[in-house]
Amino acid sequence: VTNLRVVFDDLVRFETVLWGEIDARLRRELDVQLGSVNAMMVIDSTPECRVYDISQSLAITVGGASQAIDRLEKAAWCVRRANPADRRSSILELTDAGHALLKKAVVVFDDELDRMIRAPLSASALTQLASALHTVRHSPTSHVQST
Amino acid sequence: VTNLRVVFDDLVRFETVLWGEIDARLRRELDVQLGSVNAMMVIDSTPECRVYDISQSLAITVGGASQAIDRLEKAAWCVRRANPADRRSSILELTDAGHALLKKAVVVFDDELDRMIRAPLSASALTQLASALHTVRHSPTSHVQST
DNA sequence: TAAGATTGAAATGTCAATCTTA
DNA sequence: TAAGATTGACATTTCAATCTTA
Repeated sequence: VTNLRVVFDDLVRFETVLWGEIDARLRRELDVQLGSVNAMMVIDSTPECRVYDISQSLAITVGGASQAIDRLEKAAWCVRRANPADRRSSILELTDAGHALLKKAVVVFDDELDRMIRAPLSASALTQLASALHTVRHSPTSHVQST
Repeated sequence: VTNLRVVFDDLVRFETVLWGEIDARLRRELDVQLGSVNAMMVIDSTPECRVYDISQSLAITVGGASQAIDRLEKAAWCVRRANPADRRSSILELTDAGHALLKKAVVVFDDELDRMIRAPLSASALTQLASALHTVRHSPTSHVQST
């Protein structure tokens, strides 16, 4: 019988270590943090990306997402452009410097994922891990909305 | 071929949601946060538990662990006792109130794990998830010590 | 010298209140 | 009224400096 407390422990601690190692290498080599890279990846892959979209993709609050975008703008990696379709929000766009940084960052990111996730697992174990994580993440029990 | 970025995303976001839901229920029903419960579980299951042991088990820094224990002591759920074997450190012990709270908290904790992890998965998928998480967490690549 | 621990400053997230526009 | 976003106050963590004891 599977001990769920052990699963929780391995899940949380591995996430902490994984995040920490990728973050440390990004800071050391490119002077950028993983949170910023994550946000830039969302902006880069989301058409007409708003602050709200960042918060949903990263599972953080809208307030936290707004502050994260503040940091990106201060570093000149992204800009808020007026949204012609809805004047309450802005459309987020990466600057040239942001695109250039992201291009280098994803190389480090992918390399670390390969080292920390792919390398230790067999091909089938990786497939099963991916499948199970996708299932629990998108399970209805994870999406209870409080109106 | 498995997309590691999707695996990373599902891993990190599910961990965030899972932590958030358990934490919210613990605060609502027992007025305690998940970080405190986690620390108390370590104290309860570690003989002669020191602050250093907390930091290792929870994958946080020693400074962070020290402050977490400060909060437990302030709430009167744990005490630092003199360590006869080494006067640099203390031995952490749960108080009666701490034991009583922990007993209630693990019921909520286990119930949430069942709902969020066990319920959405088949028995074999859960076994495979547990196995893969254990492998990546204890892989040598996750344990590179910087001297 | 090194190990265990503590402390204060800085970073990052949540929460609640508020503002603007739909 | 509700939705998108911003802001300030607060909480928790990391990092570095420091203290005490091995």
